[in-house]
Amino acid sequence: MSFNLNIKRIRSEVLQDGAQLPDLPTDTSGERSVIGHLDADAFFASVQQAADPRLRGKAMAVGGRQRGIVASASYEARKLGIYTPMPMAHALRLCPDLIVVPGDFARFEQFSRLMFSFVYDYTPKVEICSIDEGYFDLGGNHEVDPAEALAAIQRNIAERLKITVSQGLGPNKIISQIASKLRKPRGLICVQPHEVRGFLDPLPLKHMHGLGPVAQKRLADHNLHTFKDLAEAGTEQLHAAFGGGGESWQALARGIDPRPVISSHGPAKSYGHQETFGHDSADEEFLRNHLRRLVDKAVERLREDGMAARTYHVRVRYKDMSETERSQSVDEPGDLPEDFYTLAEALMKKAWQKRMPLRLIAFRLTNLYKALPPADLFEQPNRERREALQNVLTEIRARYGRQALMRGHDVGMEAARRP
DNA sequence: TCTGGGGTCCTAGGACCC
DNA sequence: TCTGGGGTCCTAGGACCC
Repeated sequence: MSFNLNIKRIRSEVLQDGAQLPDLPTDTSGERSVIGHLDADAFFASVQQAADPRLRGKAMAVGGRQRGIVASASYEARKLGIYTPMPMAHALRLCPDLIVVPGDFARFEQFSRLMFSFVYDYTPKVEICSIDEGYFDLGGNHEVDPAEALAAIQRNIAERLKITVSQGLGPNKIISQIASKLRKPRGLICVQPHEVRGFLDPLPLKHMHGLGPVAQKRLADHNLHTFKDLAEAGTEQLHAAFGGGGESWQALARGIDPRPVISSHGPAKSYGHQETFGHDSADEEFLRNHLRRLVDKAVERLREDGMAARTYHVRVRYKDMSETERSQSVDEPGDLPEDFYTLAEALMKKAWQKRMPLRLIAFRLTNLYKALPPADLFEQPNRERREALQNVLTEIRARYGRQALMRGHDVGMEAARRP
């Protein structure tokens, strides 16, 4: 069987470790724990190159031309020093011949779905984290060895979609995620359980998903620079660095990660849009019109998903990049643009404290509910109304008897009880 | 002619209720 | 008159991710 050979070959490129392979570990259910992580290479740029052959092999970037940033740069552009999220103006100064194309999100989503379809060939347990990234659990698939599955996924995506991906394979999420990002593009790194500490220990903590620049700085101030430092830190040092807690970060640094792959994507928790203007503006008419457009877009998606929202947020960004956000909740969830126009405009005035021109306005809806009319009058989000209803119910019953007014579930019960 | 647009999660204080 | 603790919601801000 080619299992060991294959893993060894792939691994030898990466870890220069010819040690004998042990069996993969088992979890409590007796299944192997084998998690893959797939991460597309320069996804937006690659999709545009795949869709338009004229862009292939060229230094190109996806993004807005004027006040935008580089959302994705082709590997040819990266060689010239173009990276995400560099201001596009900067990129064009650096490379005047850079081809800039706008994003096409319908196309990106289509490629994304196709890309993950090649993963579903091997397991139904796929956790899609973003348009170009996801985990998958191969523990239940005994038909094919995991490393071969990853190689096949990579091959199929390259052949059929003309884009490339990098992947990592390991006993848990943290390992596979880091492994997939370590050797881009077209990387494929497999980490065996006994290799975990050797793999993680030398890595700087910037590879830890969730520890951004602020956290890294604080950890560095406490002499924590690498996974090994964090893995071996004493309780005192750990608590000092994290301001209490930190144990779960330490576990991750040791390669211990119990998080399962969660297939089903929960419902969206918010819908929002923002827009940077072509030029800074303090023109109220202009700002109001833009705000209404953002409301329209957010509400449109809200309604498409059959949701309604109780809380709305308006954020303004000034020409000096400072920001203020204000939010407010209403009693009744709304799902019409008119529910939010006036409220959003009032909130914008509240947020716009400094009378300084704005470069951006953002609008977001949160606190989401199913837009269906409440099946039960009493399931109102508005507590006062709920109480008022209950009081009326109680009073009517007191006056005319319990059966005078019944709730739906009571009616069923009464009917069942009748001879 | 510096710094996008889409999100999630966490913290923390105050209000309010039990 | 003084003294609680727990829980939840609201709002503001910030870190972080792709």
